[in-house]
Amino acid sequence: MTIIQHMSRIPLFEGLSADQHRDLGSIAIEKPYKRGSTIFTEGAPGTGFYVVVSGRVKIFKLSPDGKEQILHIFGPGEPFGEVPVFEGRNFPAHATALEPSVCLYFPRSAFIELIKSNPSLALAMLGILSRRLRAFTVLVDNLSLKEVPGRLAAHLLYLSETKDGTDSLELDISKGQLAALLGTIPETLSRILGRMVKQGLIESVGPRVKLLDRQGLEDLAQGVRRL
Amino acid sequence: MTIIQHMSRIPLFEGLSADQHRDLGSIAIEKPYKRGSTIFTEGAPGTGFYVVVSGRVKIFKLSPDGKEQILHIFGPGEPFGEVPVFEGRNFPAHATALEPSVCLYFPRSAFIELIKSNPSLALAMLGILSRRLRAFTVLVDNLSLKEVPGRLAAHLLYLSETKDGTDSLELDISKGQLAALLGTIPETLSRILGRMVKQGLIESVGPRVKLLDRQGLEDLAQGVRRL
DNA sequence: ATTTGGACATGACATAAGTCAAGAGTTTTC
DNA sequence: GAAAACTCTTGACTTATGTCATGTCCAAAT
Repeated sequence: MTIIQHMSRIPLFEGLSADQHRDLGSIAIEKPYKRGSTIFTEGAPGTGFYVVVSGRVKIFKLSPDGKEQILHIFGPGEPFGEVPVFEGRNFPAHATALEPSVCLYFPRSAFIELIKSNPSLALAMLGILSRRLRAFTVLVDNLSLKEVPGRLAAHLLYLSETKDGTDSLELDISKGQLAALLGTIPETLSRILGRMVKQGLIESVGPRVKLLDRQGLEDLAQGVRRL
Repeated sequence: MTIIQHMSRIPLFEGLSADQHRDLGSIAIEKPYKRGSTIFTEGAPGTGFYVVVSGRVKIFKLSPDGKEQILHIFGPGEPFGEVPVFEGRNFPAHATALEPSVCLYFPRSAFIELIKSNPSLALAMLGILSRRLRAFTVLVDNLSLKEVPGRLAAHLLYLSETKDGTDSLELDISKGQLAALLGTIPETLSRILGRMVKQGLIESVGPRVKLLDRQGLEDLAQGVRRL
């Protein structure tokens, strides 16, 4: 696929004309990443932003002793690393590829120009940042006001939703990474999965999970019930 | 002060002309709030956003059993409640006045129109949302990767920065609210303040705090040291 | 085929921080 | 000015979750 063909598949650019897609394509730079390779590092100056073309990318914070908190996982079509574009500072977190991935890189200045002459692009970007702010409120709520079983239950229900409501789902990241996403460590996640199984809330075989008691999971997610 | 005079004091509207300030002033609605009164509630449909004129406003999440996590505290000139404006859904959190406050309310549609014809306004808003995203990455980092003493140390150092580096500072919110901001409870905050005093890191009398060992506090904030 | 390494699970243990309860000190209210 | 209502502090106790160590299973590498 050519770079220009990618453009039309990026929701952020939906409101733009074919000409503008061409313009964007001409400023975009295609970058491949191996699994686990660094895309950018917290604190590095951000001179542009990225869009995932294929693969998946995680955005995360790191503690001095190496514990990781994943903030987002982005897939095809999703932009990331925009904060410094509009704020003119450094990246607030790290980004690495979860799988072999390809991204498009858009340098800051050309993109800002395009926004100035395209209200719909500006509004689309405002929509994206707003959705991301909402996602953060959920993350903070989970970390601060829920215990790990509640976070896990909420995540499982969320996964089920994205697969329009099936009870059989597959964890799409390793359990270690899931722990980092939920703000805990693999040992704790493992134990809690075990307890959920013992209580008949789920079945769990490797990465496959089957939801057996939706109501129970919802009660957990809302903090009404405890494991 | 007239509403139009307020406009020129709002950083978000800096790039606009006097005419545009007048236009904005004509769509803005002035709303007074008593201390502790609700401005909006999580889940309520958002049909516009607010700007603080005077006083202070907290944005927070609530757990089922009433524990509170403060996400932001906003003062004069700062906008809040914009997420639903650009995303078209409900407020993702609660907002109440920390003190007697006055806010301006801007209905969604008129504001969107203004953005469409004003790239500088769009960019200013993108800058604000980006800064807020950065603030959230810090909050998540604190909640997930730091212990309470580290969060408190970081907050004290931050307060000192905003008062350009003095060692003598005054907590500008009640200790109960500070606990909610740091993601803990008043009892824990109280104990940790006590330990910091005993270790000679700070002096603490009522709401007055004096930083005695900046390096020690920084080490705590970075997780290098423990209390 | 053997080895190496990673992912995951599980047990024993440590600890940060929450819960519950009581009391001191302030501020508000009538 | 007494009473009521808060706010904050402190102590005793509980608990969720992190730490450390060990073992298994499976996949990749040699």
